[in-house]
Amino acid sequence: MSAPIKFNREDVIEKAKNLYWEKGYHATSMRNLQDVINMHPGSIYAAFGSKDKLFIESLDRYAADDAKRLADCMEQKDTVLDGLKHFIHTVIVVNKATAPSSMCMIVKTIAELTQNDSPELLAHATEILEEIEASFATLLAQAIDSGEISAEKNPIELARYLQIQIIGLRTYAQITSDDAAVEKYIDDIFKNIV
Amino acid sequence: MSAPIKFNREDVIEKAKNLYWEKGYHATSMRNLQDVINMHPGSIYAAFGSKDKLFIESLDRYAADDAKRLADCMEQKDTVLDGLKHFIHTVIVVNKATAPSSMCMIVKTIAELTQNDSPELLAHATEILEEIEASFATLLAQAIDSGEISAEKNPIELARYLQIQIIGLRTYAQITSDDAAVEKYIDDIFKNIV
DNA sequence: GATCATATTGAGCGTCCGTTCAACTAATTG
DNA sequence: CAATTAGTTGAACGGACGCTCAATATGATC
Repeated sequence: MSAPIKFNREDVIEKAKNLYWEKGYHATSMRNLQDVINMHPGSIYAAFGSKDKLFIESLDRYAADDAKRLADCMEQKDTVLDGLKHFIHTVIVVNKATAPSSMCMIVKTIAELTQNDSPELLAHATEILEEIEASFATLLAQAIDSGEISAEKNPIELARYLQIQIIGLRTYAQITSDDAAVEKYIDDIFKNIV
Repeated sequence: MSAPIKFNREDVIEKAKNLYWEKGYHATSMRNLQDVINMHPGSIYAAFGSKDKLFIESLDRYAADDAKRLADCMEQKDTVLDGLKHFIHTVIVVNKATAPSSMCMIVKTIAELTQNDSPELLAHATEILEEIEASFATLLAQAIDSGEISAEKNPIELARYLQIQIIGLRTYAQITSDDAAVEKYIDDIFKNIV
């Protein structure tokens, strides 16, 4: 029926995601991507359509990975707060050695792109960040129901608080060499929640 | 002695700063800058040397503006905490309508550039962020001395806390339309300080 | 094994990038 | 009022950009 597909789509998206995550949208050229994913321009464009569309697939992969990691962390711990703490710890401390950047890829995207120049990419990134916050809110509402968190707290506000902490701390972790301070900060985040 | 200098250096840096701040380093082309600052390439290169050097001058201008605004805010209020609160309010809420971006220009730079591709620019941005944090620490130490903040608190940790809140909240403000939530959050920041 | 449908290949398109520089302009000096 | 000097101008350089497409390769079908 055709020539065999030589590349593995999942692997390619994974590599594209990592390169975009590290270098950002503008600093990542199609030639950079060609080298890293080991495909020729024609194949890339046949498979993904454009630099923008491949970027969006990379963002979606990042979001899916993030959601899976959150679910894994919740499974490993008995309480919502322990799960969330484990999640933040994993995202910030554990990944610092291996991930392309300490910063959240979605936040990097929002920091780099503007409404005027790339409205679709920006809207997509914003949507992903909202989904993450909504999943925090769901978990926190559960914790309030179960009595783990005071019933006087508002899950929406707590989710926003958590989101801002993670955005701020991951950005801070990108530039500091004081790993102990970052670890300590994670503990402090949860003192204001219960 | 020569042809008259037609441009005003301060005005030009101000305009360059605003364009870089809005679009980021990579998305801002020299042709964009030429249009905005109304200079021809030869004049720009004679006056500033390169895209990178003009960017650094823009970062420095941003840092100077920021330091001045902090000093102004402290002068307008009687206590350190009121001054800091006023500063955050000014930076986030007041500027949202007029500034090129809700986000901190230095944070945008750190988010966009990598150690491999632009070590000098990144180092410069990191240094500026450290200076801002150090000035927070100085103010917070004063507040501890005067009894405004409990003597058990650590000004270094409080400054880090403040830095992370501002980074996180300004980034969050970039994508949310819920201005009231942002305003409320500013109040909450200070409940954890005293 | 000829035909067909689909993938891969990579040269190369038009455009924009950061930067340079020879020609030009204008104020100061002797 | 020439000579000097500093600043402006804008065409154009080499190279990188995102992307296209005709040529080629490969497997399935009859």
